Amino acid sequence: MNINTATSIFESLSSGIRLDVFRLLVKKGLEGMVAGEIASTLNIPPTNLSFHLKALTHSHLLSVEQEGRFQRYRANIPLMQTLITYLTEECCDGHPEHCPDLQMKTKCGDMTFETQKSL
Amino acid sequence: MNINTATSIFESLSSGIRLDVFRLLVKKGLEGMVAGEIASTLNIPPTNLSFHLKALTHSHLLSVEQEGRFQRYRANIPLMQTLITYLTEECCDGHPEHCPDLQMKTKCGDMTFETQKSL
DNA sequence: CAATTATTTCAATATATGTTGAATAGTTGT
DNA sequence: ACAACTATTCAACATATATTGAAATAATTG
Repeated sequence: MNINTATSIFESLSSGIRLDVFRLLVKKGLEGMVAGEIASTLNIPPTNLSFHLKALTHSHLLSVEQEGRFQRYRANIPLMQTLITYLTEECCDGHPEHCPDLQMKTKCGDMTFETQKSL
Repeated sequence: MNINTATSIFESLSSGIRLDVFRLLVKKGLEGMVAGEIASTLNIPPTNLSFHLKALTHSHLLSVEQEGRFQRYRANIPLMQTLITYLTEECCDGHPEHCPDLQMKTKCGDMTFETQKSL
């Protein structure tokens, strides 16, 4: 993942509406949802939703597939995993002492959640 | 972590300049950097950098401490960890089959991670 | 093939964000 | 107090994003 991809994804998730849409579609998994269904679930005018779906699709956080006269959207979970990996590396590579999850991964059983107290 | 905090962080990281600043400060760890040092390192006019530092500080991704006539900025790594946890849960709660990391975690000493659900 | 349905595009408008140089405020050393 | 230094705020301008209803596009139905 390069920095342009990352900023593009962050930009996509920086709107409340888009984050709502993405989280909704994550819950739906492979089933996904068609545009109108998303619009009625989240109470967003179709025109506006279309604007946000376009942004999410352009950053590849959503995939879209035509299904008759419907457009079915699905969350791109592998891309989100790539983003999580990128963030984990960015934050912990230089300073693994701050990253209990990574420590846990390598040691498997020596867990201290001290750094999370401030969360 | 609630959705407003998340969107605020995403908004902060949606600018190339701000992501560069954050990544730079992550590398510096506890040492951090003063504003002028960041500006010269990344070749950003001080006025513009100040604008972005303010955004990053406001979303709590950076902390700032006065040091004589300098302002020393540091990355808030615990907050980034919280974000990573949030994203992981958002993406994997419903579909653990897509999340090898979480599967691995559950195999490591039977940790249920209840403490993280509330983040 | 006209009517219906689903969604997007377009045009207009409103709001928000990004960038810059000049002015400002706080800090240090003389 | 003063001059030099660091960083921010301000004002102006430029650019980008968000929202809406009407019109257009595309697929389906009768």
